[in-house]
Amino acid sequence: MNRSIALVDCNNFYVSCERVFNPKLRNKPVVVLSNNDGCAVARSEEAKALGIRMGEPCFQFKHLARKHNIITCSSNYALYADMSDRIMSILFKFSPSQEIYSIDECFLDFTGFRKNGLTAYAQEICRYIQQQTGLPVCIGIGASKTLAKLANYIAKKNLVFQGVCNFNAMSIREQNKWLHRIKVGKIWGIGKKLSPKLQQIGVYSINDLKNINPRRLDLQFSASLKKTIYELNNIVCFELEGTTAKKKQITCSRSFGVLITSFKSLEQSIALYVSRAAEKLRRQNSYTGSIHIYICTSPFNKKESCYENSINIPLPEQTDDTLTLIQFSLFGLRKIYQNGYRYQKAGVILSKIVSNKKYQPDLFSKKKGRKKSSSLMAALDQINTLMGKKILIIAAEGITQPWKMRQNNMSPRYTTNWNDLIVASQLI
DNA sequence: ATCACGGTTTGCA
DNA sequence: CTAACGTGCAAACCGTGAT
Repeated sequence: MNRSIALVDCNNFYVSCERVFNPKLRNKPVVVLSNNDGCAVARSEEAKALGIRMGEPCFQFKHLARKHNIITCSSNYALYADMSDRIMSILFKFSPSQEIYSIDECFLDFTGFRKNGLTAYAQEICRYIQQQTGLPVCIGIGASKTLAKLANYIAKKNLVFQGVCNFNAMSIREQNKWLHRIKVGKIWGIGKKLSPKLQQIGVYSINDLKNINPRRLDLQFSASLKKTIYELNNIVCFELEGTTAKKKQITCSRSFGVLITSFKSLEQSIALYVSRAAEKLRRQNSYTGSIHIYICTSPFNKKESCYENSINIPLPEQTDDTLTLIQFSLFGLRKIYQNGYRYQKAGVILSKIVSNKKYQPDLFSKKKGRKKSSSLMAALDQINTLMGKKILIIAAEGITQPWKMRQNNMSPRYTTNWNDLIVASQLI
């Protein structure tokens, strides 16, 4: 029997979140920008119609924005994350088998649910989410994650579906009609590099790919592409992941709000990013064995000389201690810093990550027994969780941070911050 | 000739 | 007025030294 896997995906998620709390944004072209107010990462239907492309740099469409009164918002991740939590916990009530795939998407396993009424059930879910959170969602259903993703795409693009496209309730003929009509690049996992390669071997539509024999596939194609082909043929290769796998690599990087020249500012930013990365590390109960830091000038600026450098610092002992990690990374920064450049971005990558339960101390380590995560870090994390993110910071991060990213038009954190809520009420 | 390993690049969301 | 273009992760790739 075919599985019934659903993908629930919010429409224009970030824009929709902004609209829930600011009705003035409704029925108008709205764009939400990436960090540092750099590129368009979410667009309302009106903004899409005006030709704003996904990922388009803000300065490139500013004339269009002025001409059509497009409203641009800085991204407000505190708000989006909270709205996401609400949606996900509601959806969990509809199926115990849930995989939260991204901030606005989740898979639900409906296998064995209401054989004939599943489409209506899904439509009910859409209405319920809309009513409970104010957010519009679409649902795609298919026999695999790949097909569910695709069905969701079809539901979004074709209003006749009223938010739900269910491949399992379609005739084979009708399903193939859709697969034939859609280009191969729209499939989950097939992007702008792989699709021209597939076209070279005569695969244009999704239907073309579905009918390839994966066993005869050229060596130049990866194993995961074969899985995708099976998935198009109703054979599950990507199961729902019950628990999120621990990260093998943890990154924190940001572009600066202004180009910076001082070593001090670079130090502060690196210290901040190490802090964030180490928080993520502790949250998944891991230690890191290696820390990589990098700094670079703008890759887009052709007028001035550019510089980028990075350094990998293997740690003598695996750790999750922010202070230790900052010490090592600032030592590394001194090695790669070059005076006289205007830096645009810095970042930190933790790798060689191990579970803190598998921690193996150095043979010659002075510390005795198994090293536990320090109580200092535990206190730091608890206080910041309980009382607000920036209650305790490491002094090396700096207090004023003149280099911090641009967020010139950010909405209040309506659902997660009392002070912002007061500000919001005064605006009305 | 083959393997394991690390560092780097590529690709995707 | 100016200048202004994201982030995170894993897979794939590739050179190296060891066997």
